[in-house]
Amino acid sequence: MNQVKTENEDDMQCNDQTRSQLNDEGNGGSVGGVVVLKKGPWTSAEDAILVDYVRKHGEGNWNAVQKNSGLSRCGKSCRLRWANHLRPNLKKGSFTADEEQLIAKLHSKMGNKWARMAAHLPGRTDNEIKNYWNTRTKRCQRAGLPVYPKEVRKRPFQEGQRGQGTGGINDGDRGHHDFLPKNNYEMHDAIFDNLNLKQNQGILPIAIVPENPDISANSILLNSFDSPPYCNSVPSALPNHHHLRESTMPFLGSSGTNKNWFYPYYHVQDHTSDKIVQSFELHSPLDPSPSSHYSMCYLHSLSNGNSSTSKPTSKAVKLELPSLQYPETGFGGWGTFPQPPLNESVDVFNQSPLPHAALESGCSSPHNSGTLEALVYQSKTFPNSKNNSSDKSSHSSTATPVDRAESSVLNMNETEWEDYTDRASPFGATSILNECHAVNTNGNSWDKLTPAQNFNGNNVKYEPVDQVSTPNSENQPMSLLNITWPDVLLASDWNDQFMDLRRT
DNA sequence: AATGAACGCAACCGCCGCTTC
DNA sequence: CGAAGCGGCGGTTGCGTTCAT
Repeated sequence: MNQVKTENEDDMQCNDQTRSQLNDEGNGGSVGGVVVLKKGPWTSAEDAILVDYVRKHGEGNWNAVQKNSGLSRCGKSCRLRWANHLRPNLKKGSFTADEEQLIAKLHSKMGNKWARMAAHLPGRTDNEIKNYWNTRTKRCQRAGLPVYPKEVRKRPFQEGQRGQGTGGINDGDRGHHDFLPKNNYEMHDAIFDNLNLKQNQGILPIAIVPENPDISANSILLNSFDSPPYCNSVPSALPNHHHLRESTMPFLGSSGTNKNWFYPYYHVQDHTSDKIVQSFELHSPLDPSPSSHYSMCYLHSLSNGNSSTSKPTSKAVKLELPSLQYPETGFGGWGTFPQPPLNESVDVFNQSPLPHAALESGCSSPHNSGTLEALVYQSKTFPNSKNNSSDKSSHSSTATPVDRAESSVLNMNETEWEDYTDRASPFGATSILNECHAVNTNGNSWDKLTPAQNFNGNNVKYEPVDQVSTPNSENQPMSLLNITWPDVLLASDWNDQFMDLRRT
């Protein structure tokens, strides 16, 4: 209903051009006194206006931007621009090996839930992750490499064999199963590279670790999950969805003053990891001189001379002008985290809880998710895939408070996966999650990971190999694997292959 | 050097859910 | 309670750049 209307409005708003002052590109202006909203790449001037506006009024109320700032962009466009390019502390540049690992792992559990995944990758946007994954998927597909590392790929199968249906918090609801839109070939896509792991071994220590031991893992998870992608782990009591929105602009609410400039995320980081804080040079909203930061960002964008879109640098680290980010300096900190041994990194995937129940139970077909589960499902070509419809709907995007628990932990080792599993997940990930949970209970590798473990020491904790890897994971019968995961055959030397692929 | 394919990325589109009136 | 508005999310598209032939 209004949806249509709204959309129409959006369409109208997003149509065309703008107002005068933006005419520097020749596409701004008004027609018949009606402001025509501009579309297409943003110019530095527009970025500056938007940044200035947000600095003054805070985030949110995006539709007001056009009204109050003279920026002829629809609210959505402004929000997107801000979120993806202009907001402070965006991490630009190529994904690190750790991030790639994390993404793969997250994807194996979440499917194409980019925003959620972004919540685990501070400084990264859902769009960025989405693009990355799609690109990798395509690349791997072309190269005939598995999308997921074998450890991850194995998981579902093994677990599926043992215990599906177990924990069934939502057995019937399992499935977020957003399938990759393609065929099982996609199963082979993967994004990992253990070689890189060797180098970077780290697991992205993005986890939000509460200093306060009293905080339960669940609460932590919940809180962090509520956080928007770039506001991870914002401690908040806000419930659910509301919380989400609030968290995005925690400081804004009060007034839209300059204080709002910085994201809570940083604060969180602050108590999460000193390193992180330092590396980011987080500015608190109370920063007496927020302007300094702002200036930096602003200049950065302007320095571009052009909108971000105009300038791909194509190097390892890309400094997107519009982004206002300083990847090298600001985020070098990521690399500073303690790096787990290679094995650890690898094993992390062993832990990854993969959706197996769905496979076994066939309760739903992971049609749209793209998750490993879905892929497996697809590859197996379940005859009863029709069951999905119902399941599918159930998973749809309704995020429950519970599922919010998903986000939060950024470190790879985490139990976080466990949490994913045992909590209702919006996309029916529950299935996956549940499965995993079940696995844990079964005494598999993961169960060893307890929230306490993760959060102990208030910092990212890397799981020792023994904790991480499940006995089964390594010992899995290959025959089964071969059957279930044909790509395994392809990926025996997946790492090497993928590395080559990356390098090419 | 020219050309086409692949890549990478930004932006748009449409739908959905939540909030407000 | 329903309509309208708003913001968020995931999918898709368009385009500039890079790479291979």
